[in-house]
Amino acid sequence: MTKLAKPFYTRPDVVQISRELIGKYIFTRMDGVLTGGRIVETEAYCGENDLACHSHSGRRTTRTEIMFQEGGMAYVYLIYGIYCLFNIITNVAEKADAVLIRAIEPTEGIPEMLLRRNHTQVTPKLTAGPGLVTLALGISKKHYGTDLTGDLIWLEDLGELIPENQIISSPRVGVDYAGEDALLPWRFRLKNSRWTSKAK
DNA sequence: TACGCGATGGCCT
DNA sequence: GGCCATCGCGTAC
Repeated sequence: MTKLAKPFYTRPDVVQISRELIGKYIFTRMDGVLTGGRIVETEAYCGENDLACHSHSGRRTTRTEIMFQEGGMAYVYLIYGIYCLFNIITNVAEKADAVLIRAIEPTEGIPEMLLRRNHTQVTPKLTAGPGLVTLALGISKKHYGTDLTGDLIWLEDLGELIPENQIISSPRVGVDYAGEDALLPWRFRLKNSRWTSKAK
């Protein structure tokens, strides 16, 4: 089986995990319908010493509570009153690290994803952006806390090896409020992929 | 192509 | 009450 298991998520280096997730696949099976694709863009958020992270310096609230649990679960939250963003909790309990999935290359269940996005053509607009990924995959706030080793939302390693020099790292999107931490190069993208988001 | 901006709700001060 | 880990539409060239 190629499904990523618990030990993948419970490692301590969220930046490394974020980089490794490029080239992995994410799948959902909502009401029996399989959809998914190859991950081409991620961002790492570290609970310790990262002002851009919702759970930084022990900020433990109703919203962030799940981040303090053991890695391998979903952190989904609402942004701008409209969009849900999907994050993967990593690390051991009490550490509160997470990886945001920002873009995927659609491979599975494309007709269903087109329906969910109200699109007729398959273009990067389908899944290039964190709010668009959740729409296409059918992920919403009710998936907060979902176990990613289960059969609703999961990740797979299909054996593709992405060379280190094919991964671009740069500052994260939309975190200017985080001061110096906004400069951390914790956004990872697959080089030459047309499926990544355009935002700087 | 490149912007400006409104939508919309929950979180946190 | 201000601020978001965003997106898509409109206007202007």
